[in-house]
Amino acid sequence: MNNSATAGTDPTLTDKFQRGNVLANSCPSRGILQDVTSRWGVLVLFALLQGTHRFSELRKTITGVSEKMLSQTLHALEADGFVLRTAHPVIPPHVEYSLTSSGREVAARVEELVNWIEVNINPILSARDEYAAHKSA
Amino acid sequence: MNNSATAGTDPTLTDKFQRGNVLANSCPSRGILQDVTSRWGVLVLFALLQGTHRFSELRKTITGVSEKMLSQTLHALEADGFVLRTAHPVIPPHVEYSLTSSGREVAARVEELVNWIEVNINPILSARDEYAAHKSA
DNA sequence: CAGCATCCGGTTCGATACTG
DNA sequence: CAGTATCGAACCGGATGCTG
Repeated sequence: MNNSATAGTDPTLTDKFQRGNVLANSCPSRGILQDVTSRWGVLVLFALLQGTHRFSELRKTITGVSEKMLSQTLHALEADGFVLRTAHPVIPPHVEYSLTSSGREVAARVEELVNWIEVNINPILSARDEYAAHKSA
Repeated sequence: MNNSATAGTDPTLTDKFQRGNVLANSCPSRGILQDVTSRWGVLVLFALLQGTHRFSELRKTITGVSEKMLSQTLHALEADGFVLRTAHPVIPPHVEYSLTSSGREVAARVEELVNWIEVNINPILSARDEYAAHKSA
């Protein structure tokens, strides 16, 4: 699962060291991870994987997200270089959000995770119920 | 929990229906997703992928996590059936945490995501700096 | 060692109101 | 349409003290 796209990494800093790295709270990866795995970040990446969307479209698509949170989430992902914001200078305003190339890479991995959970949701919920029953018994 | 490795399991439950599902806030997948992608959930799954660990080991391994949060996270993941808690009835207490089979499946996908971010952390941070510079300019 | 109960500060979040 | 500003409410998360 190595990628050649943007990996300009130092060879001395690979694999074993890198793997243990997120576990150190000083690691900057944690911040990025936060943005990506944040409550709405995951869903925004997932939604944008299906194509370009306008702000209001995203609001409708991602049920339950507030204006403020969507805006905030989009800003974070844009700053991390995962989301591209394109504003068309017309009235009324028309702004489109899409994934950058690195955005598509993370989003693809997020999608794998989300898909797995959705496909296996029933067994998971069953296990949870069983667990709850077992606890109370 | 017998599913094959990848997400494309049951054809009747895949793709269009499943994909749009998390985006609805009524979808139970969101709850599971929260647990898995929570601040410490990600790191716990990642850490346990390397083998069984005791509570105190996890605390040392995952820098910055508090006792309370680790406990809380482990409970959530245990309830979802991703983590197995094994208490040895000795004094002093000896408790071990490991991944269940479904836990290994989610964790594998989490690992993919984490690894990608770590490998690409430098370009990402550069993009972020550039973005910040561009904003202030 | 493992972990729960309690308290409490800080951040997050949502609803509302307002701007270009 | 696409946001920002502001303000309480809710929740998160850390520190402490205590139990088996």
